[in-house]
Amino acid sequence: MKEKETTLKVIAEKLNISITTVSKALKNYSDVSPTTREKVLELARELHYTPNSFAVNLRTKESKTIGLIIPEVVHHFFSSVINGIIAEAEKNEYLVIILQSNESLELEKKQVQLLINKRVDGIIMSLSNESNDDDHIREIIHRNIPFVMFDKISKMIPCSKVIIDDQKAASAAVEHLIEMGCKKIAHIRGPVNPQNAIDRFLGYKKALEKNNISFDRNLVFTCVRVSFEEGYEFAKQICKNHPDVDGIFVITDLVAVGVLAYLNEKNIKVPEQIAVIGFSNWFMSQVIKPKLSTVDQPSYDMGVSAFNLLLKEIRAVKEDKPKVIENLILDTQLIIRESSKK
Amino acid sequence: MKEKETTLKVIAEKLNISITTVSKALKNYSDVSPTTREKVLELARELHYTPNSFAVNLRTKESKTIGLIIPEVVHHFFSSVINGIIAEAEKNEYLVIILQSNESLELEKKQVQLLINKRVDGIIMSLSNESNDDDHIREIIHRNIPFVMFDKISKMIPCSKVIIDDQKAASAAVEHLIEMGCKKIAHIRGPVNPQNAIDRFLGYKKALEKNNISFDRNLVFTCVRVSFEEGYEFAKQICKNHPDVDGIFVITDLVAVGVLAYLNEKNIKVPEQIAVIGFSNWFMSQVIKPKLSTVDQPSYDMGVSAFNLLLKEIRAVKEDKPKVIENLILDTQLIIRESSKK
DNA sequence: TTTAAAAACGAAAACGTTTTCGAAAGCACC
DNA sequence: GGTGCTTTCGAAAACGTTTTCGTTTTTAAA
Repeated sequence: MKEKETTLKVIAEKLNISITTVSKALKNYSDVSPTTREKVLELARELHYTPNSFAVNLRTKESKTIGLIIPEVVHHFFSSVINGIIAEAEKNEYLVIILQSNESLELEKKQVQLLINKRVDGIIMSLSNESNDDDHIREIIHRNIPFVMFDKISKMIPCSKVIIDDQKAASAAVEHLIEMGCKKIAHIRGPVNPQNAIDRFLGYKKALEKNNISFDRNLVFTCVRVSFEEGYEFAKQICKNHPDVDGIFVITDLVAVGVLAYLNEKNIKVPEQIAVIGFSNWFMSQVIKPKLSTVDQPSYDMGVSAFNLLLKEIRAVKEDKPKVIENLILDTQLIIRESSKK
Repeated sequence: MKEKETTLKVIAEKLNISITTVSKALKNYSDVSPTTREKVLELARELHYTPNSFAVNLRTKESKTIGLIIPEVVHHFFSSVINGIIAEAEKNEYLVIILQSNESLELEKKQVQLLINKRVDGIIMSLSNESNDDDHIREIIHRNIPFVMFDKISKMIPCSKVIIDDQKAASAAVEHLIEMGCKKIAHIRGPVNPQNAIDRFLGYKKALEKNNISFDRNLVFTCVRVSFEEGYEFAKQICKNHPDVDGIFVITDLVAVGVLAYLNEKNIKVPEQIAVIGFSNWFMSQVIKPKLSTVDQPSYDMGVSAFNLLLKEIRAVKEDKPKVIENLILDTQLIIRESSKK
């Protein structure tokens, strides 16, 4: 014995008016008299009418839903971005479907396809580390689906982007180490493909050059999984093979914490013997010993900005206007804590 | 000059057959000949046909989408659960819309309404700390929407749930402290409403009773925001007002890390002078000094289980079967690290 | 060749909404 | 009572799919 769903039709029948009029009354059209409007509104309230979103979607060809693809959810930076996106989306009456690529290109392609099939109104995305092939992204563009990338982007794709100036931020971090007196600085970098790993590496290199420190490719270590364990391992290698290294710039805090773990274990004084600086300002950076210097990325704001760019595009597409490509570069902030303050 | 969307109709017209046949061919109905089926499939591939999900939703009355409401995304435990839910959902061809209540009852109500209006196929939820009023939840049940709660549940609501045995786990944690020789154990508990804060408190009390340690309500401190800062602050109070406390059981690792921060600052030896144990096994617990003992919650598995319970219900509702309420209690694991090992 | 059964196809309704466009009704004005 | 407006209403098409059920065509059996 299930009760009947309230639709425009049942309201219309109960009031002996047409579906059209009911619809118009609910949407405040001007061509319905105040009295009938009132009657409709009242009955709708009484019967707990809520428009069937499936039908609305079909009719209006939009779902007020966007898709978000990120490498992983369990990650301080990304979950903060999610936070920003969800909050801003909700303000604008959009909902967010989240998918993870788990840093796998194959999965990423599948997720894109899922979202396209779902006909979301737009897609926000941060590339996986494996991504070097663009076909799936190009399909998004080709289908004219509003699309914004953030953080891990591809420069090849013509779309709006929200990023930080990784190169500049990395330079600043390394220059800070130099100012603190470091003469031989190692770099634990991210994987080969991601643009921001490349940029941070370039920033590192540039800072060295600017300060007349010769670049030594043996002092660059490349993460694959970007993990705590890799940090620990590379720290060990650095200490063994390059005992005169006195500073390390690390791709991200998680890895830097691994570095600190090894150094602590071996009773190597940080920052006195080796100064360390990370990237991203994970929460844990301020609670470990020594407190980790890092670069703060405005993750929440990145989410907010990404959504707003997307919204702009959604509106442009709807009105058949040419889409405007915008590149937003948000400011970072050097956060100096114990691990680098000599 | 926009190209026309590929629909069943355009395929039908190009092949001079009916829409019906095209639809059937694509869905492997038996009453379409192999030759026409082949022709349809080929053309569909060629034109990149993807069914219009809006229309499918409307027709089938389901969206293959579920909603998830949690207190916050930027949280190790919850993001792990999200991870499990998304992964399991995807395996079963469901997508997940995520909303945050930000620990606000008012927002939580709004989110529930959003999901109901969106007509998601089911809802998974963990209550906010403010939640003590059930009307919005009851509406979900009343509308017969498949619904599963996890972690922060309400015992009053008749629905499937995935939880851990908080009381037992808390007892085990406190008994561990007692075994390590603690005689006077404080408890920093969670907010008043959440069932699991209550249960952990009861577990604490029970462990004391069992070991003939008298319960002292002055040794119980109640978090409001469940933050690092509160941990720091309560640790200070404990040291000032109860210098003979030699063990602290803390509602969750984040707060415990705050406790450790204060103790470290004051050079109070952990675990020698005060042993500390947290709850939830956040990642940071294993990287701070001293490494924090804690209780591991199977967060990913909770997500997986929650989704599977929901799926069961979705299927039951679809087949008009009576829904079965299932309570899943997952195992926890005491993880003993430096902060409690005397 | 007829007949019955099986295979292949299609018309049409339905899902619930939005929106266009025309019609009806009410009104004022001469 | 005719004319022209304004206000109010509703028929109907459209969005694209799924599915029921009836019709046609083919095949096999008699």
